[in-house]
Amino acid sequence: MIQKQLESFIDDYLTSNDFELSNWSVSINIREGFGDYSSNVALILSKKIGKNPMEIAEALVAYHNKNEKLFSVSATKPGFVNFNISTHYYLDIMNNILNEGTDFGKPTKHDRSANVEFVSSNPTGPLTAGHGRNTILGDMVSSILSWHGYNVTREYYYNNAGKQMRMLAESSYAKYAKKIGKDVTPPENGYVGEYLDDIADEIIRKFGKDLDSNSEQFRTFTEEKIFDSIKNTLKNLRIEFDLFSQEQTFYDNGAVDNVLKELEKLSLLYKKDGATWFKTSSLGKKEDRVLVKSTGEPTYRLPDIAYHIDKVDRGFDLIVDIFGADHIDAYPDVLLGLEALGKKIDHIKVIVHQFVTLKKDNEVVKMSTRKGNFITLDDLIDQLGVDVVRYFFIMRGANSHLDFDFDLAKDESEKNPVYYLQYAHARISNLIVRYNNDIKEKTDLDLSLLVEKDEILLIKKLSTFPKKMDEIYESLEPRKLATYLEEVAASYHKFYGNHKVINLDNIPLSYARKNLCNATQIILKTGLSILGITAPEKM
RNA sequence: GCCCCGGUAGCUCAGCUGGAUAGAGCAACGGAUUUCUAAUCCGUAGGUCACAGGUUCAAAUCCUGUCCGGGGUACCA
Repeated sequence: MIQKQLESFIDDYLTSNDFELSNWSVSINIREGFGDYSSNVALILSKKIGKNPMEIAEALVAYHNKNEKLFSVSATKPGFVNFNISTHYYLDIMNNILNEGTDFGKPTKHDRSANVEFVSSNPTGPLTAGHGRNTILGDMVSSILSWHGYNVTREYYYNNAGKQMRMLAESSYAKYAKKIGKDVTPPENGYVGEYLDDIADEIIRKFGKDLDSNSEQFRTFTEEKIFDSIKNTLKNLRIEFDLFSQEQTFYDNGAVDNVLKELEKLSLLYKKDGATWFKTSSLGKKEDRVLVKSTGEPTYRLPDIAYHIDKVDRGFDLIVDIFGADHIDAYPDVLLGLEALGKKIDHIKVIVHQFVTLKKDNEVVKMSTRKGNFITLDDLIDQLGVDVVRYFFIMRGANSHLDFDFDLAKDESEKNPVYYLQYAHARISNLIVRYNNDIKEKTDLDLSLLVEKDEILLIKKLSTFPKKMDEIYESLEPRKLATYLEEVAASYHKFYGNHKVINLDNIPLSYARKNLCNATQIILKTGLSILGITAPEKM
């Protein structure tokens, strides 16, 4: 990569003068006028050696070997060192894009494994708009890792054995009872959503009207139905999980008890008020936390520790947890637990996202599965389409709150930037068809014919794709990919608007431009596929 | 109580591992279509980057404090 070469140029200069300096950088310039790349090295060195930064910058210019044609060096005002990169370099990269296609920029390493846990919603109701963020984010993070050569396990962890599920069964029975004319008071704080009415109808159809209140069906059938609906929603969103794991497993195989035993051995547990406390205060936290309630029931931290031990033991190179803000307090305790038990945790990345706020009729609605007060993800897909929904949830950074105004959603969807990207792709598809129709004549590809400003800017934008993907891998922020693709599309639309590709009077130029379109299409297609969004041929 | 996030253009937000004139979309206004898809392009207008200190050659970006807004959490998960 060019940036590395610029860095080593500066490095050479520094070592040849016996200067030791580390915190300087070379960065790409977005604005015009200061070259393609710049470095602050002179500004930083000036302090250390007490020399005017401008002089140092000039010294670097002098140090540059004029036979080096790849880049030129110049110095400007306060003491920036600016680099101009030869267009040949960019044209070479464009050639690579054309040759490598959708593999362009992809790391060749394939020997790493990753586990991404997301959604992890208990089967108490359908997936709602509120779940959308976690769901989409997790899927895109998984794709980003896949692209970077990881063998990714998408994992959905849930609990179908706890109090909430008992509550669900009771609620399901209450609906059933009501339908068959029995007078049963629904459980306090039970589930009241309409989806349970449909399930009650099905239970009546399938099992008749004589079921007893503690009949198994109210738990198993209800859960099955809800899980079917969740899986169907995931399918609608083009998401496929590799593994569904259950909390219950870790009770059954003794892992939970084992955690307690081991922590006990380390003297990290104590009893108080009938509960078992985890001495997190001795591990650097302000307060201790309860692992087993006085009722004998564990808090969710405990099985979570057992579950994470299992994940660590499965030997992944990278473990990613996608959590909502409600876990912000708890996951550090889980990690502390792991660490205390001698497990490696530095390969666990936790992505915490803020919640989605739903607005309806200009009022904020607190979504609650229990109260049946929600808009489902399926509703959103019906209204907006999968592409828009997927894009929508990553348009904001994960740790910004996301306001969702349902009344405006449809309206906004028409202005959704996803169409801007897709339109660029469709435009290119159409153009290539036209080109093949209009121009039959063969000619050699001469990319150096591309000299217009719009062409060069587009090529430069395309060339940064691998670097951008590295950044996205480091941060695991799909939004950055979306932003980049919007820039590519904008750059393309501009080029398209100002220059005609098909020109029968200049076949070589037409051919070069058509190849620029091809290269752009490759980048758009690659990016969109990572985001799980379609790249349409026509719009 | 403890914790998290945010405050940047009229609106929604980028930029935040410090860099040279603070960006985009929407909305507003004015243009471009005999021409490869106008879901596009070009232009105009719009800003004390909440406030106050501090660190630095350099702060929207880092630190401290204040104010405002949103959210989470407690032996429910």
